[in-house]
Amino acid sequence: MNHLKEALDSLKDTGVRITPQRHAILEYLINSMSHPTADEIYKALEGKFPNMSVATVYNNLRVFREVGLVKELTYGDASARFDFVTSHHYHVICEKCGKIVDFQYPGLDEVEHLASHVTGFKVENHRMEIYGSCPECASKEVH
Amino acid sequence: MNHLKEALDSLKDTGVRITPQRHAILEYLINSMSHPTADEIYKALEGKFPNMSVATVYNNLRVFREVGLVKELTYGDASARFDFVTSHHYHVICEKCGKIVDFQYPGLDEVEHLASHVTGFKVENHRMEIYGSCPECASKEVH
DNA sequence: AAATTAATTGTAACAATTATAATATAAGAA
DNA sequence: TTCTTATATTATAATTGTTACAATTAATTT
Repeated sequence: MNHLKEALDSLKDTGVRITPQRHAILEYLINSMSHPTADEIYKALEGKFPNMSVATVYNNLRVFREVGLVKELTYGDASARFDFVTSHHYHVICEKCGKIVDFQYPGLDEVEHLASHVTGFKVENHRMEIYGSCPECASKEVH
Repeated sequence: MNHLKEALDSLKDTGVRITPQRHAILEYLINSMSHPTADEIYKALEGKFPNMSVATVYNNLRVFREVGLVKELTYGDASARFDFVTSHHYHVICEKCGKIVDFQYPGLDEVEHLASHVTGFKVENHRMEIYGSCPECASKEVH
């Protein structure tokens, strides 16, 4: 239940120091229901940490990713977005306003097996995203 | 069979002018079995077009994408790669050396329907990629 | 508490991409 | 064909997200 505590324990186990900045970034990621960019996190925390560098945000997001706490979602030239890893899920993304909604879809493991079999790759993981218009933007389209 | 001719016709139909640069970029994309970056295309053609600007490559790749001839594959901070659209396929990507292999996997349409149903989005398309190590890199790993 | 190791900061650098303005050119009309 | 005009190309500057770096600060070990 307490994701933050588990995350901090997980950091401690892997020998990653727990600093106030890391604590705050993790907390923000967990509480944020959105999927913030590095800059959004930076701006959200500048009240609490006026001297924090944007490099610290990036550095720590990379650390969290390497430890497996956080997933980085990249979309071409736009900023990467960061998602605290809880359960396995996919994302449905609005191409108009950028809203991201989580979406459960179990059992895409077979695709990994098939790909491995056909290509000879040692498959590690996959990504899938679904694009369209969210209800709000879709209704605005029809004018 | 003749993808280039079809592509040029398709450009003509949509009122896009056919310039020598556009011709060459399309030709390169079709003949290249890889999935080149904008810069790779630029460098590959600088023999034939010593004065071509890198902006021209980007501009035209965007035009081709808008017309639907070309698909842009984006991976975070790395360069985008461009794929001439023939049949619907996915990509298996080597995380070590960057090699991209095409992979057929029909019938992921149901995921769009389900996503639409669950989230209320008007779903347009999806992307999926599979990550791992290609046979060459995988064999190097075990030393 | 002192020593050691790692993290943070501020800034500069980077790389991919796009904007801009001047020049050149494709394609249809005369 | 030549003329015309809208569009494309070029060269360069600007932008943006991200990372590298060196100096400083802070967390853990001794």
